[in-house]
Amino acid sequence: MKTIIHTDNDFICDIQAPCFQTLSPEEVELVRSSKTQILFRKGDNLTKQGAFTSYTLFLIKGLAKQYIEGDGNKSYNLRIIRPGEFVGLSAIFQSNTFDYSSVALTDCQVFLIEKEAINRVCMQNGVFTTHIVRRYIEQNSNLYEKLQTVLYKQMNGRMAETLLYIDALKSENHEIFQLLSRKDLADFAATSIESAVKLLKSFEKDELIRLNEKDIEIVNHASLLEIVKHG
Amino acid sequence: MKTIIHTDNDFICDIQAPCFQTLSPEEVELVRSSKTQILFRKGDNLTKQGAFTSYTLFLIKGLAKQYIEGDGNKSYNLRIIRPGEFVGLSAIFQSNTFDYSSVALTDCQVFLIEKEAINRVCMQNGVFTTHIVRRYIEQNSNLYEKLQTVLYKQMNGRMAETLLYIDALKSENHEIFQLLSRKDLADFAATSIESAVKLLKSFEKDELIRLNEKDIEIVNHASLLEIVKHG
DNA sequence: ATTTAGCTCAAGTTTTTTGTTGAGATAATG
DNA sequence: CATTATCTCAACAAAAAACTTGAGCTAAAT
Repeated sequence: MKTIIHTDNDFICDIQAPCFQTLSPEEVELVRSSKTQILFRKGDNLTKQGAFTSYTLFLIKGLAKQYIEGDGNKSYNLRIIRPGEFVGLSAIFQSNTFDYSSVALTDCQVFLIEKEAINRVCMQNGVFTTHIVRRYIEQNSNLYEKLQTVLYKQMNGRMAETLLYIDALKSENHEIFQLLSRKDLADFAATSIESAVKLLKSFEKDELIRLNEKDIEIVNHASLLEIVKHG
Repeated sequence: MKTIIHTDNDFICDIQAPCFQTLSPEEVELVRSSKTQILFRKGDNLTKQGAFTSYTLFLIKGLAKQYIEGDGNKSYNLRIIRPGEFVGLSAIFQSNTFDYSSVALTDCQVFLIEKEAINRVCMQNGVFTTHIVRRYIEQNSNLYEKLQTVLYKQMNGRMAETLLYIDALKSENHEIFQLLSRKDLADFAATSIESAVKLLKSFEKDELIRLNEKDIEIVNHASLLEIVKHG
């Protein structure tokens, strides 16, 4: 059984995410009536760090990147957001501002769901809430990992980790590396652009990866994992 | 007397806009406590057409452009947003979605003020509300004008109008034309990029304007006005 | 005090985006 | 039906952005 949610403009949207499958018809209706669907064009911000929010976003189609902004033009990339994932979940229960920014890497079809609706569904539907909690836990765990990485690993390890992370998305998104600039990779690895370039070249020379235009192929998965572990 | 609003991070922000001068100390405090200040980087969206909103934006510093999105990659530029102007005012009283998108043309310092705060101040302070109403009226009038232009004027007239509009901002913002691409001008004039380019060249040939790199100088103001009126 | 990790700066190259032009195609107008 | 307005397409030029490399600097770690 699939949850089918019709949008106002009669575009039928088939929500694939497991968590929506647990909603009762009334709950589906509640969500339906307090949501809107938007096309974010490539380059548009889905969320802006620090801005007020009264809703959460659910990505239907496309890819986005989540990052935190620092002073100057500094950014640190946290993750690639894929279809079926929420953005700005934190706003639902507590915060009323976004903790991070995110930007569309491709055109993105997105649901915005007002937080009262999600909140109410959560109160009624424990199974749904459990799904939501699971996502929090996952993000939490990722954040600890990121912190660990940034605090204790050096450049090589951080870049190797970045490459393996992006590579893991390649099965679903063949073109993922083409969407990312050297600056993006640098911001994932928390390093300067120049260092990122040099690292990639050195990985290539050591036959760990292959650089074809913008695409990156992992050649020696095991060694990269070693670098992630030991630095 | 100037209204001084301290932000959380002790950055002192001096709100110049006339409308804020009418607030009582308590009202200032109300606004102060339900606002946040954000730096939008060049290219960031201040608002996204159709997205839910629970706040209004007030531009302190920088320039942004307001536009409405159509199908495909079509956009129509409505105005340049300058310091002292509100963005997303409509959200305050009625709509809970943004009617239009806007994007930072330069880095922008922006206040976000939660709508309840503004709303409450409006209920208490008639003078302030009058200022707000005045802005609505102005925008309304501009929208009628735009509609008129789009419906009944042809390319030449629309481009002439665009150039005069942008030129009028030049005294305050010398670099304004440098911030706009041919696509931006085309989107202001509601025409294709190629037509926009050809129009500019033909205006230049007729000695109505001068094109220096990206800057545009109005040479014959009167004739452009004629074109706006008749053709 | 020496080494290492990694940054910034500068210069140069490549790629991408933006701008320009001419040649049809199309659709509304008189 | 002819004319005018304007769009789209394709090819190219110019400008801007992204990438690359080497050198030198700095701060932490040995």
